[in-house]
Amino acid sequence: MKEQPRYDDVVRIETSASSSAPSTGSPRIEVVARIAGVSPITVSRALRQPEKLSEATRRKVLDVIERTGYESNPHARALRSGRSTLVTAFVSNMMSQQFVLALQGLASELEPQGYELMIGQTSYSYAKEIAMVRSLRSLRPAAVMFTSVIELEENRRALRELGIPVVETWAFPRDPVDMLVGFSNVDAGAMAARHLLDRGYRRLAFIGRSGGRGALRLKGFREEVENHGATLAALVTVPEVRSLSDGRAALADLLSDGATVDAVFCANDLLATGAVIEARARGISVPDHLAVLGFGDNDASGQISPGLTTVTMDAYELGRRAGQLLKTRLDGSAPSAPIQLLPLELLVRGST
Amino acid sequence: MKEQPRYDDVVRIETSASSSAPSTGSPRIEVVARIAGVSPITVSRALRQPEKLSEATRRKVLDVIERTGYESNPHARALRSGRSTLVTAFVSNMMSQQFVLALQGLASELEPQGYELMIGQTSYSYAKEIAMVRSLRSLRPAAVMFTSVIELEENRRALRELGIPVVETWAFPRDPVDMLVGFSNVDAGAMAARHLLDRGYRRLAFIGRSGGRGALRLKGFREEVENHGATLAALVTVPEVRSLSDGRAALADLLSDGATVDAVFCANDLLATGAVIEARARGISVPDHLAVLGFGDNDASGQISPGLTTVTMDAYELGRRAGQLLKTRLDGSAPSAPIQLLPLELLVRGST
DNA sequence: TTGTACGCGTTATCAC
DNA sequence: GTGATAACGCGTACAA
Repeated sequence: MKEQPRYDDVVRIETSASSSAPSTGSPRIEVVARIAGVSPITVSRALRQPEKLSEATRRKVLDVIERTGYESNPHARALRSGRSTLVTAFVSNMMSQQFVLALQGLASELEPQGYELMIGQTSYSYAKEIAMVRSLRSLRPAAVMFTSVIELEENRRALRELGIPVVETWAFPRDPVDMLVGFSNVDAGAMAARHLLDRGYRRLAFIGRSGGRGALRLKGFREEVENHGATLAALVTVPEVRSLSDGRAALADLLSDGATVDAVFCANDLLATGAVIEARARGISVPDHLAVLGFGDNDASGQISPGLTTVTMDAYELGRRAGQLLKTRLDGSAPSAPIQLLPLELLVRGST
Repeated sequence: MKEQPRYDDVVRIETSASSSAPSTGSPRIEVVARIAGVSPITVSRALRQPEKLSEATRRKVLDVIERTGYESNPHARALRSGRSTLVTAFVSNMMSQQFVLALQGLASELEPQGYELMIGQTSYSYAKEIAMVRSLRSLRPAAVMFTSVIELEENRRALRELGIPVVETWAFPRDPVDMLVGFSNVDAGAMAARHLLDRGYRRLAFIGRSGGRGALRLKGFREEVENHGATLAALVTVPEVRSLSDGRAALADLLSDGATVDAVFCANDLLATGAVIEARARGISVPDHLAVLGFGDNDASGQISPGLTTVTMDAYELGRRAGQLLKTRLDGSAPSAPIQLLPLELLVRGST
């Protein structure tokens, strides 16, 4: 390369000059009030409760607001009213497409309503979860969403004490903290087992994390396998799933055990995709010599060959519904269905 | 499936009961002050400027803060002091691993300092960017980070007027709004061309977005190709890149043009990975009949076969440095290097 | 080193 | 339908 980097001569785009550019920040409510010839509280009402003003006053005030570019100070508003427009979402892992899709669904509901979305990553760590839940006490968001179910009693208590709407997701526990948009991980495991058994596979294995949702999917899988008189031929647990190579390593583990296996259910698609790649690298034909089944469809799953068969749900829809629940509660209403179950779906592709 | 979903019987984890659980929210500063036998301002100083208190007073006050679980109200604090602890980051696309890595680097610097990270997605849309920059005026964050360079003059002006630290990234323009952790996209394109030419490929093609960084990478690529007496044999522009299938479609386009091409540079790894998959699906051997080169290493790039050769940089490090710059400025200092250039790297794998 | 007085910008409350 | 007053909880400025 050159000694000197070449500049990126970015195209600057000039848009229509804003008419009377309010050069320095937003004016205060008092200034707007003076210009409009009303009191500050009337300006406030023009924004918060327009129906309480006469048509004429409202028009006049909104006009001045528009011209001056007034925006109310969120800190003052939150301090006085006790409500902020910040919604926090905690994601187990931002690298996962499914979680990101859920966030986008959530945002699609909340952003048009003027809520700001704050995102945190728990990294499947209890310690981090405790720290983040604690930080909520001082952050005082309007509502909270999790791409998980809270397992720590300490955190469940703390969340209840916040007195704000909370949505948990991604599992179907009996007693959510507040609201829930979930699906049954046990059923997902069972669904996986049934599909493999239907296809005629008999020596079934499982790869997944040993705790949390991995354990739930394993439970359903194992029960269904045993109900059909088959047995779980092998089990590989992984500590953490960060990339495809974890799936490759897990399959390598499985094979080195020497167990005879004709199908493996991986608790997520990252593991499953890695497993398909590893199998192919070893010259093991998928699905002829080894069938692979995943969970939680992701972009690469449908593109590798053979395509990955997977049990999945609509993550964007999950996020959207979570957003709707929060919205309803933030509007002061009680949602008609605060606990929702999302259907699971089996996408059959080439790997089984 | 069953009619009734099976519940996920999540394990509830009971941690050591917190000693004297402060059941209802955080107390106010005044309460803490009374208990400690000091004035409210002394409590404030114990947290903000501990060095101004005597050892004894500080210990006494901090002890009460600890026991009562006091946390100061961020809205009141922000309102009075004019500074908040909210840092906003705008990402072009949350589905991209590289951007997420950068966010994690950013968070690694800012979160330990007590800053909250708010994430927004611009989706490469000018309209969205305008709306988000506008929302900053009312949100009043402490600082802002972008995984892009701001092209709209309107937004550049608006950001300057906020008077807060701003870091742009992911390109190397001559005149950043404020601070920059960038790399040269033009150089990246040139680096790609040089590698392909060195390898002996002569009929080179480009696939990428027509604007923004895609255009910059194309510029460097094309210049270098022409400098070596070769020509750009084909060019496919794509409107938006959302998934691997966009890369597959783009390569299909390229091939249907009938141009004879022996190597293609894709402006990002998602496109490149899709191109490799499409080539393989068509029985085109990579790299023998077609070499593929990407930009911005991602998880799948190293795992497909052949592995994808790619020009890349350290996205986590980019985020980390952006965080350091913001931190320095938020501490009131002037960073010694407010404009930083990140080195590019060529990862040679099997696809070239 | 500690405290007093006041104000940050908005909205709840109640009066008109 | 509109306004006066006070208060949200904290930190700045200045005094002691």
